[in-house]
Amino acid sequence: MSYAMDLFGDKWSLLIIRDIVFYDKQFFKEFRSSKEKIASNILSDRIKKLESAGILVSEIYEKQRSQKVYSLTQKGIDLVPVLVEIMIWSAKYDNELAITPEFLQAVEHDREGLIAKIKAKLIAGEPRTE
Amino acid sequence: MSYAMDLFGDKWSLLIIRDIVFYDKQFFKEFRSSKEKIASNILSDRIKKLESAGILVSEIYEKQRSQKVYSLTQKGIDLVPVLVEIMIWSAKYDNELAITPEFLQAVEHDREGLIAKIKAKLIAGEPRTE
DNA sequence: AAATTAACTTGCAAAAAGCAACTATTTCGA
DNA sequence: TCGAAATAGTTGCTTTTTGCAAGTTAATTT
Repeated sequence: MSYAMDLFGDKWSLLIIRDIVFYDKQFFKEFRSSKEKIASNILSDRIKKLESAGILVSEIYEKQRSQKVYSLTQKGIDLVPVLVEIMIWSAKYDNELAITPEFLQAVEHDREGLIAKIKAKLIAGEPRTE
Repeated sequence: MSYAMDLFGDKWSLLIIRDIVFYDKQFFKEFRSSKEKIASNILSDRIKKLESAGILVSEIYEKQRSQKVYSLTQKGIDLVPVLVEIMIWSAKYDNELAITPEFLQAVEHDREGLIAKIKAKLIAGEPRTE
């Protein structure tokens, strides 16, 4: 488990992954705009570390070549169950968290199905459907 | 989710909780002796933070009043599913991790049952059975 | 009563985080 | 086509956190 902690055992790494998984984010500027206000040098550093850990990949965004599209590898996608459990725990103990009752109900009713559904959306490089 | 990250989003906090959950540890010196070699001031600090977050509680160990027994609150116990998912992920990607095949099989076969079993062992203040 | 053991605390050097400003590309618009 | 804007970083600097070694306090143990 200390392997896992070395790779994403810090405040920011999991938040970046959360942004990809739950908020559909793909771009540097999108990660910057999340409410936790990550500094650009830290974001840059974490992206680098997550990439070299094989959790994240980037590619140039052809429609706008000054940007990069970030997506999760399979190794990253396999973190979804971890995120889901953290969400469930947070839903129970964080009064600030605006988690949808639908999400909670979906988890309770069919955890595996929900995870499969979230994962399906995350196939690396797949363009976002909006 | 940033609530969760603020409380245990660092390398050491989850390792302490892991030690309690999976290695049955209860004492300061036991946490110190884990292979990751946490420094005593950091351990002290993390215990304090986890206690004020309501995840951990301590009580004086009556058999030896210079020691404290640490155990998880319900809030801490509810992190077990998170730990289990991290274990599963680590089992897949960390070649160093000596996870027992029994554990993996138990998770696959009956995840809820395994979690319930682990949780049952963790009732706060319950003395360790050895 | 002296020596041990446990749980911290303190002091200090090194590493990491956070902030603001800067740079290199790419694109967009006059 | 040239200048402005936007994006993904980098740089420099200060503050905070970590990590290590040694010290302290209180409870056993001998």
